[in-house]
Amino acid sequence: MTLMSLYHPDAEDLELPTVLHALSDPQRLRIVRKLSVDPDPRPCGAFDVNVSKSTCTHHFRVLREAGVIEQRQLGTARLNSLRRDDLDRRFPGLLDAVLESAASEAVAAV
Amino acid sequence: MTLMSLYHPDAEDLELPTVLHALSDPQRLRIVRKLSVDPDPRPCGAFDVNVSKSTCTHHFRVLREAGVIEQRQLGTARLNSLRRDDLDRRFPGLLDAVLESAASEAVAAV
DNA sequence: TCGTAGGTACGACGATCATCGTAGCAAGGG
DNA sequence: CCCTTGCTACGATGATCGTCGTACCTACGA
Repeated sequence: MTLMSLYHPDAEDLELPTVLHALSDPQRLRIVRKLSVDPDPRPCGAFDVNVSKSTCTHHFRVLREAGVIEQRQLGTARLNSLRRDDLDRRFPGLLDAVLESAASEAVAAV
Repeated sequence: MTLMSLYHPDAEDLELPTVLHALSDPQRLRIVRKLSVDPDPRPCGAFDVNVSKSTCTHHFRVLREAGVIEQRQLGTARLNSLRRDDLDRRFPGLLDAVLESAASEAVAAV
């Protein structure tokens, strides 16, 4: 069915180990990084992850259930956006530090 | 044998997903937090983790191989210390953000 | 009406993980 | 010399993870 209840944890219920685990996968880290560079809500097809479609769905679910992203249903698509405000309020500075570290790592990798 | 080569990644080789994964376990997060509160190098017996001794050894190895801690052999004991400088240089602000988040979470949990 | 495109659900697979018990080692005290 | 203490190594086990293929659904265009 189209209307499926997408679980999103409340801002105050975000758990640090869960968030860190969600961010500890290279694919998901890249997704979050792209979302931070271009914060426009967009479907997962707009991210060029080099994995199968079902794997992609899996990664976005992990991010959503950890509270890192929000998924809003719009027709057949699910628009993904960063929960930056919630993350910043709960874990101040964490997301920025991770993103900056990921950016410097990406530079080092090239 | 007592003299076993303990693998430690070089400071410039630390990988963000590996570090995040090492920090994404509640037990290990507590270990790191205690090490940051009291930075004195001390054996793993000095941390009251509520897991078996072999599990404890495992967690310290994960932290060491990720580059989060340093283990220095001293007789039969392995003295553990935070690699704060290396972490700060490679991932500026990350450790502090994680530790602060962990601290606020611990308060919320009580 | 019939494809087609974009996306999810489900089931499966090998790999890794967190945990433990047991066995063993080294150092120090009786 | 023996025993205890502190810790690691090894092997095992159940759970979780990342990945995929297949089946299916919904919206939209010809």
